Amino acid sequence: MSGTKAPGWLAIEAEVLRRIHSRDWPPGSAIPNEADLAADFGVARATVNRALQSLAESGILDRRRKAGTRVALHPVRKATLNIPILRHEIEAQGMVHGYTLVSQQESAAPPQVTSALRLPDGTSLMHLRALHLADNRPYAYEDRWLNTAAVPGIAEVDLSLINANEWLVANAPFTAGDFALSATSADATEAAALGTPVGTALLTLERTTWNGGEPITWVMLCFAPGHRMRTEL
Amino acid sequence: MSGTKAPGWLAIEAEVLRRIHSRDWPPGSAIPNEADLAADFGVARATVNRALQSLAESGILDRRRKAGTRVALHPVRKATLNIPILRHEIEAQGMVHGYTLVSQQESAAPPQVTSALRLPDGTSLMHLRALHLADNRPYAYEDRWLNTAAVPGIAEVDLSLINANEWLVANAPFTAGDFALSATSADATEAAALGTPVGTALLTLERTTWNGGEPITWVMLCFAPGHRMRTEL
DNA sequence: CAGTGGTCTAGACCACGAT
DNA sequence: TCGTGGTCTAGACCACTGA
Repeated sequence: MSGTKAPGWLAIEAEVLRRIHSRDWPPGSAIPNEADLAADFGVARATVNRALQSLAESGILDRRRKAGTRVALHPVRKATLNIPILRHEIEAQGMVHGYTLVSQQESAAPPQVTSALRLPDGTSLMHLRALHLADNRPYAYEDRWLNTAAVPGIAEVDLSLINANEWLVANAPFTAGDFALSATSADATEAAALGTPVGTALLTLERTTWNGGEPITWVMLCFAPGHRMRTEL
Repeated sequence: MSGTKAPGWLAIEAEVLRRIHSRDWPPGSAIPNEADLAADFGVARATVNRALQSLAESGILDRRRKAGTRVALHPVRKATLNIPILRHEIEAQGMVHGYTLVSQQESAAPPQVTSALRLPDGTSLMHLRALHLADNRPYAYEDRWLNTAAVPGIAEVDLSLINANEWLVANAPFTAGDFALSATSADATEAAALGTPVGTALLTLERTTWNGGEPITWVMLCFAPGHRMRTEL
């Protein structure tokens, strides 16, 4: 009963996908277990396992011990966005990256930040504001609160020369993080930094990171108008 | 020289991560080959392979035949956004989903749409506009162009009763797609549909899908003000 | 050419969880 | 309880690619 004869677990994956799309295995239905499929395809069970695990990771299949493998009723599409270092993102477009530290001072973080970092209200953190430029034009405005106590070595770094994020990814790994995208209207500060009218729609990225329960940083990035984050599905 | 004794490829992954974070294996450096690591850890090579493949998928490691495995210089963070069916997203928040088809008509698609779908300029497509409601309040405005010729069966569907996307995911699988997020200012139509002032910042999602080279649909979703797309890292 | 990761096999044991 | 997927093993061959 084998379908394709091509080698490789990718062929198995493709054949399973074909049977799903062709309605041999409609959404919600159970498919044969790994051992049976391995016999059908004439391969080892481990090979089938790899194919099915890949499809499960994509959300196409639901797998549970004892219950078996089923075609997902509502395949939840997953879009994987690459979040590169801004300098690389800009240079990849053939532009020159520029970086300007607008302000740096220790002060009490606002409730929005402390709650995101799960720190007590009023905790004092290092507040950084910076502007990223692409070919000398504003690219993104960065508002960051940094828990210097949790990042040894950051105190000696001149953050007007190196972008905080770039230093952090190279020197302070994180183990967990939150990430959110939204659209916001430019306030006076952001508008001035990005050279746009107040109220312009800005794509805004917020990220909070921890290292083993220790809060590292909260950062908000407002991209210049028209910015798009793309990916393939 | 084994580090941890805990079983499982996850333990291997954790130990490798530990060595990277602890600077035993600094960014850019090569790490031992799979066979050596397997001997060090006292496991089979396949187990090491699984751990290293997982880290490579995360962007932590760069692997190439013959060249070996290296710690990535610039770990590109990947944020995986779940793009569920809107009805599920709304119901998951304990709200009631509503759906209203605003308009449906066949007409020539604008250049923006035809070029995204890689169709000839002026191709006639089915144009759908709809509104998604959560507890009777506007949740997202949908503007869709549908290539009915590529989706057999869609002609008989009453799209005022079932959301086009929901029908498509269940009946018309796609093999490739483009996906983009941006921030836009609400135009008159969007503002009226969402009940917000013109110019409000809206998080906007665009998606184009194909099935084996055959264009299926182009859709733009404008979420109500304040909408956030979140994920963990 | 030769070293490395990519994959496959046949078999085994185990953990989970539906019944 | 016991079927199912999850994982591991020891060994093997192959594909790619740096030297």
